[in-house]
Amino acid sequence: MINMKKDETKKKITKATIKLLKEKGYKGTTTREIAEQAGVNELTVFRHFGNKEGIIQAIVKTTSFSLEVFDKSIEWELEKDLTNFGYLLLKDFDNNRDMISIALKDPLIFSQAHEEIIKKINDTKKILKEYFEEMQKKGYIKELDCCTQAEIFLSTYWGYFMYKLNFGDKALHADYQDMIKNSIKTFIKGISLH
Amino acid sequence: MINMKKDETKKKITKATIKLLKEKGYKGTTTREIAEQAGVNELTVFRHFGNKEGIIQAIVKTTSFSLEVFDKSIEWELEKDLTNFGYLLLKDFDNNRDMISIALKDPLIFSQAHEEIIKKINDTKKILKEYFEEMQKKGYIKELDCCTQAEIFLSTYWGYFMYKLNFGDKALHADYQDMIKNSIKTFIKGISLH
DNA sequence: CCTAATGGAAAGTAAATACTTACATTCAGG
DNA sequence: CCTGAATGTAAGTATTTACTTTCCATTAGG
Repeated sequence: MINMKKDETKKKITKATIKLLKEKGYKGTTTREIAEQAGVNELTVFRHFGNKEGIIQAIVKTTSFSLEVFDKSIEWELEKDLTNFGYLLLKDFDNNRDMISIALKDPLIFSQAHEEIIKKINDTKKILKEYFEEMQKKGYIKELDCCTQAEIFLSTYWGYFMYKLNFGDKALHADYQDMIKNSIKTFIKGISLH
Repeated sequence: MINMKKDETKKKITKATIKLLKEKGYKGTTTREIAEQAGVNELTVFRHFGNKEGIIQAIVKTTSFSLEVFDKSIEWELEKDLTNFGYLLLKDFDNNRDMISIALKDPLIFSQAHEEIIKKINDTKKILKEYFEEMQKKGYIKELDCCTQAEIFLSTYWGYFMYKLNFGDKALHADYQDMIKNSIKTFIKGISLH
């Protein structure tokens, strides 16, 4: 039961930092603001993390880019699989929304996270591409450029996510269920055999 | 023929500023760096723009969010129209890529540009939605939620653009022609009657 | 060649900001 | 009630950075 208060304080500080980083970026966020937002003394921030850089190190460390397991739930039914994939994708984006927002704002400072995002995109693309190729072999979908098609699928979901991330509800109004349902329906009909 | 040198210098400075803003954001970009990047003395920057804020005012002023005329080129042929629309959209995004990148990095500082982008998105969405509704009336496409469908279309292109903007060629490999061609083909088949 | 417009060099100012030091206070657990 | 861990207060330091001032150099056009 020791150090409980310490951990709470640390969390308050990292949480406040994340909020401010998303709004103003690294350079635009001062340690004083962080302390105010967290409701602690500025000195407390330095006591816990050493320096400003230390806060972001802590944030990066606790952020893991989970690669959701799509592979294992494949049923080789286009609608089921793609719907599942869409849900997992959006959920995954959303789980990492803070880090994505921060890393895209300050790619030089959060270069590691930035690289991880790119890697993640390519991994996901590969999975989807191979799924399309397999479905093509099985004769379930028509002849098409699987790689480009995977990129188009990803773009749609990334675009939806980025709209929401940057503009809240001011740009798009469809909720994510409608978005998934409709996009999958159109997409499936688009790549089906007849 | 007067003031020619002055204008050249101003352009060098705004150009350098744009480059740095895209990389580091407003707070992360110092006037000294701007001067270095522009190849002029730091003082020259202040002579021309008064203060740092003045540079971004100048940048914002010269940036116009053109709303490309899609309306007038409609031919009520799905493939032709959507391909045209896709090209115009990506061209438009690309024309404004600097301002988009900057405004998304510093939405608080470039709030006006940020608002304009949102407005632009909604305008574009409306045009596309009404096009779908009209095509539906004409019986060229099937019954569907035109608004959501417009958002999906926009999301795809926005996503592609944002991938390229943030990750260059490290994420997606399809060039924009392939992307447009394939996405339109799939999309059209998806929303067509049979 | 003269002049006015433009840009540069160097030094400096004032404010903001990351970070420190010394000391006082709170507060939970034994 | 005592103790020690955790936090707060207050004052200060060093550096960065936007911006200024003064003086000097270049250059293009008449």
